[in-house]
Amino acid sequence: MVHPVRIATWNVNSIRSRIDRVVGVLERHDLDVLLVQETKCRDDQLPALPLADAGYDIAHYGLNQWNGVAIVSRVGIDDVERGFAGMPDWGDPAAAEARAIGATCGGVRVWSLYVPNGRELDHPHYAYKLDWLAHLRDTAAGWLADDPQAQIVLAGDWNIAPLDEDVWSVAYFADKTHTSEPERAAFRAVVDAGFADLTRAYTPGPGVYTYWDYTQLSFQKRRGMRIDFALGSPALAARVTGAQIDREERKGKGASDHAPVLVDLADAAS
DNA sequence: ATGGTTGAATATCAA
Repeated sequence: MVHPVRIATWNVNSIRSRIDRVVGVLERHDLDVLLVQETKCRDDQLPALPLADAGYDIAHYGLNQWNGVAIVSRVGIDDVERGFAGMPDWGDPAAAEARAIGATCGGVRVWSLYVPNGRELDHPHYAYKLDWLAHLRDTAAGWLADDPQAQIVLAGDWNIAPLDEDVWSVAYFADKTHTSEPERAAFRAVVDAGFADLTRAYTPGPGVYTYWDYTQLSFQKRRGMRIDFALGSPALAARVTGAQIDREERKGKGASDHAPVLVDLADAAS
């Protein structure tokens, strides 16, 4: 079996408008697996051919122009799951959103996650966000209880800045989502369930971000947020040898507002 | 200036 040794997560903000940059990131970083968020399209709209030409398969979950998650892999994509057990619905009428897709790639169970934004602290979307995270924690804890040796990656756009140093201004976010204590507690609960942050130790802050708003020259002014993370089960975390944030990818015309986050793994014992 | 940018059902919503 070919094991992945380099996995990345990236909110691409439309895979159709950014497919050339997606292929560029796959090739530039020699990625084995790319976990994608915000594809913003249905399955039938997916630009799969450029990925196939580059040597990658894709599993996608997209229902409409919002959300959309995918797993791009050159080490196999098996046992694809769309949504996780207990994942809450949203909207009127309430329906599942395309915010989670899981698959086994080269012996690693990977999940591409797009956590609900929350919008405003008093918005129903904020309660939905906390509920979504609580159910993710419960379900993921169950996976680990079933198999403590499982190699699992939970990666994506968490829409949470876990520490004060993860935002460019604590004061600016004081009355906004992404830094509130309930959101941070929800993130910590996933960590406490056994899924360690694989990236921070190799990309120490302050001033290290993965997202910069398109408006107000945020990137140029270094006004960003660290909200994209890869978490891993104990057996997976033991394989990590490094991590990096591809800040260069945020530059230039046609960039996503998020940067790719990469994790390097030691080759697995076979 | 209650603004600024981007992308998607091109008309507004979402981020």
